[in-house]
Amino acid sequence: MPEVRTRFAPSPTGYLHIGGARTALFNWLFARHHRGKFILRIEDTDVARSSQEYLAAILDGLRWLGLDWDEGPYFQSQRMQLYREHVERLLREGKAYRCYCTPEELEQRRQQALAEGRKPKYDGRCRERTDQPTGLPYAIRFKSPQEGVTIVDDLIKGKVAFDNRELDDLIIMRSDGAPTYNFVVVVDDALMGITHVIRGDDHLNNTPRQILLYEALGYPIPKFAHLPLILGQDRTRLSKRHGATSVNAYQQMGCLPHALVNYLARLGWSYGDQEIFSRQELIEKFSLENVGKSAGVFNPEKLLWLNAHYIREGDPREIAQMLLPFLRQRGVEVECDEMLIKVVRTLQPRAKTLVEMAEAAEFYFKGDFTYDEKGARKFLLPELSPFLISLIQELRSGGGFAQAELEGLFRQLAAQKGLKLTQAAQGVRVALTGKTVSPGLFEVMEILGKQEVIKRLERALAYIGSGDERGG
RNA sequence: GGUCCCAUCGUCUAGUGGCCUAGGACAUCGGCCUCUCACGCCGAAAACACGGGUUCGAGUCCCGUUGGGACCA
Repeated sequence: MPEVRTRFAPSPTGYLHIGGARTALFNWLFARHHRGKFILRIEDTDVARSSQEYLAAILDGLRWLGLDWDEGPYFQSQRMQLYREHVERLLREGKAYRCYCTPEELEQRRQQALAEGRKPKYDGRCRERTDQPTGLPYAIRFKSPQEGVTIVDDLIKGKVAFDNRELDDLIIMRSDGAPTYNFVVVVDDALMGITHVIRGDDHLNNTPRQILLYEALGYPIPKFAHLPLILGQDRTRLSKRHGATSVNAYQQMGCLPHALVNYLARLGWSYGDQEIFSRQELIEKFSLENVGKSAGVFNPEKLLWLNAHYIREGDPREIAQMLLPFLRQRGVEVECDEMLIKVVRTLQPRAKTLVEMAEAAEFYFKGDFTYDEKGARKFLLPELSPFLISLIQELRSGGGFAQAELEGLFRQLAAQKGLKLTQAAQGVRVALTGKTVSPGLFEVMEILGKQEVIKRLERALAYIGSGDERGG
């Protein structure tokens, strides 16, 4: 069996979006599964809408997701000579012809056909034309067969038949010399030796035309696999108005790359009841046979669940490393040291995104927070003061600072001062973290260290005292 | 409008004629655990679009209807 070669061919006219990322992923998985090659090609012929910024974003997105390519990126804008040669070859072989109809004429005839209830396809007027007017602009059309059927034997959709009469003579080169999409794709895929064209099913209708072009050019026809589209919540094609749809946006929201990969893999593909897949498992288990036929709705909540899963189960050191930029964004400049790793451990089961984790981690590093208003009102009460005073005393006198010891101390002191453990714990929680919600109190204390804990307890004590004065 | 694709819980899906009293997951709701919040565990509600066939038997095969989507304009 010849080597499998797949490709991803984005246009740099926008960021890498979810749908594109999944197409790239499936191509990548298929290539890796078959130990073949994954090729990147940039379809940048639309110069007006293409930009370097988008190109960089797409490459970054692919790298972030870990979808490495074996060849490329190739740029269509640098391959114009190739396309021209192929056009000329078809012309020479009588498989294409010059069409002198102007866009205005074409539009007029189209309207007329519509008005008369006929199909608005090209009428083949220049098809058999023998004269070659000089000085007139012309487009080049492919001489498409006018009868018969073209069958697309799709790996996902099965055999799909198209009546050749529905296909009119496709323009392969515009009058300004620009080759058109369907033609360029065929030339590139053929020349790059692509064996499996895996793309969105919005291209299924283009496929018969492309097959005809492969045949005319004498190139082998690749296998096709048309993936069902990804839809937004309203079941229309996923687009910007559905909110965050770029890979980049999910990165900024604190998504882990593998969470997105896992989610995207399961959107349209399945392997029994399994939901969680490592990268290696994905490569081993992926096959086009298990790709479904129907479009799927993008569900950010399930992605979030997977993200939480991978945050929870991930190696704390790696999570800490990934967390750094998010902390920095909040003005927390720290190293990926042992303390940060401990901090991460306490937050792993509590954060769905790295953004959330950074937010929740802030109190560890900044002791000058303002207390949560409701929390302070409810828990930083005068009744707590005796408990805090005793606690500080005990800590100063050099008692153990291990979690189990701290818990014992809390229970003992709370009972002594007539407080419920919950009241004492919540009060200290607000004192230490500023909030009513946090990781386990004793692990927080252990990480902060005795000095810092005492400092924050004294601050809370002062706060309660000042409240007393204010209160009269 | 023409062509093409698609159709199982709200969502992602398992299901390839009898294993289906339709399974799993997210989300939702209830309970347990508990220093708070999570995590975890247990449980509940929730689907084969409709109508005809084929067959001893259909979620599964065929046809139609309806609905959704894509492409071409």
